[in-house]
Amino acid sequence: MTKPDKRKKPKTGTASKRSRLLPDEREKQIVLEAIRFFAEVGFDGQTRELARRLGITQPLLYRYFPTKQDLVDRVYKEIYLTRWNPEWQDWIEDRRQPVAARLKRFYAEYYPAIVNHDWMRIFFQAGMRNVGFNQRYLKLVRERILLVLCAEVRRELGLPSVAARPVSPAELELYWGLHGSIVYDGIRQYIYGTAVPPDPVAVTNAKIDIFMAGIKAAVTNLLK
Amino acid sequence: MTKPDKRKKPKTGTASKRSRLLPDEREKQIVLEAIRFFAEVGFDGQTRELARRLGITQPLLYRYFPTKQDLVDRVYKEIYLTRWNPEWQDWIEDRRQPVAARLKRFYAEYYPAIVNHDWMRIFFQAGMRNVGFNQRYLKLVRERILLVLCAEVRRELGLPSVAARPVSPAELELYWGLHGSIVYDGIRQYIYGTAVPPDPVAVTNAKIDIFMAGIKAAVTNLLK
DNA sequence: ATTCTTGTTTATCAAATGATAAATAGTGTT
DNA sequence: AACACTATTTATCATTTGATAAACAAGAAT
Repeated sequence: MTKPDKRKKPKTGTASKRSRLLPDEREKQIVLEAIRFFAEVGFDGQTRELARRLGITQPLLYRYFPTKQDLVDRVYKEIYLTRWNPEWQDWIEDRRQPVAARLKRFYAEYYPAIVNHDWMRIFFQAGMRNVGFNQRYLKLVRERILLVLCAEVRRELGLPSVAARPVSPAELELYWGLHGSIVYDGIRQYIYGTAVPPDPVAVTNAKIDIFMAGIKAAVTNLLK
Repeated sequence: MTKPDKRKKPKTGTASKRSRLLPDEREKQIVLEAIRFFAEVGFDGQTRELARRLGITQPLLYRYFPTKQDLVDRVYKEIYLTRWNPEWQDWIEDRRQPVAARLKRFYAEYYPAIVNHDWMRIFFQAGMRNVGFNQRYLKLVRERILLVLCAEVRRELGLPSVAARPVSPAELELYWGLHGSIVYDGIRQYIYGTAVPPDPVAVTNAKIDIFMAGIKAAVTNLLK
């Protein structure tokens, strides 16, 4: 194959300067690039390619993360911790405004938090593996948002309270339907690679209005 | 590591019998197992592991598929060709029954066609790569189902025809919302690994009813 | 029974890839 | 200016993994 001397390259070219960052800075830099990198190519992406994008050598990664898996775990953690606002639950429960308005407020902030390249793709990369990352996150959505929403909708529409008539799996499923109708945008964009919707906020609000128009009859039917 | 002689294993054990199938049979067998295998572990799954599951040796795969990529492409093709019923478009256009009933009929058949382990996971594995597989499939959904549906809904509700007032991206987006609210079930089940809904047909029908309850106002608003 | 065809296995390669040890060099301290 | 510390690179390993060539053997043809 005629590769006489691969070693001993004079390195008189560009990347000759060592940068020598503080460990905390370097680590953060690695994590941020790793998120982008793994989001793009998947967790099977090579450490050498990641290092190249960082402008460092591959063994340096192992100074900061003992194994590749440690780096992957760190990426999960970073994504998970950064993008959930605990106040969201309060917004859903804020009875000073109608449920539709609360939902619009919530999704106006939730949508950009998760409908973006890195979050969507890391989340689905996780799903293709067997880690419990997705389950943990969806548990948040279910318990902090959707179940709370069930109760608020029942109340606003004058239906039996969830204390009197517990939320059935089928009823909850309708709320997952609302959620899915909205986040499916992100899946189409960043997983399937289709064109983006023109005005996400307006479209999302319209979906919320459609949902609210039909939810009373649907829940009433389930409570019969 | 003390692995003195890895070769020359007597093979007096179980898998000693050569099966020798007809080429067509073997190829079909490989493709079917490859679908399950790649759906489960992703397209980075190893050919050796796939061969092991098939009970054949790894080089035999290369007798039937010159490269791994050829096998992967075949898996795409198989999944793509098998699971689309051309009659579906006719169902949506079948004016002998109301649109809601047509939708329920369609999704009763569409749902099980795609909400299953193999289809969902292959489809998302494809999405994590850069192949045009997903775009091609979504194009089918958009043109053969959703755009047709737009026109039928307009007609049934006495709104301006799509000829008079073309479907805007925002309007189409609402129909993607319906679609997403239904198939999101499959994503939660097979990508995120959460529990299955109790009665998919009933839940899907309820989602359709909710959608139909709100779509008129939403479209009217967009046409203003 | 012998021969022939070809489906299948055995043995093996080359490149890719996660990981490690030792050498190098940037930065602050004395 | 000499030294110490350590962030970074160089060199290298071991395993994994897609792929190939040659040997083997099941079943049909003679």
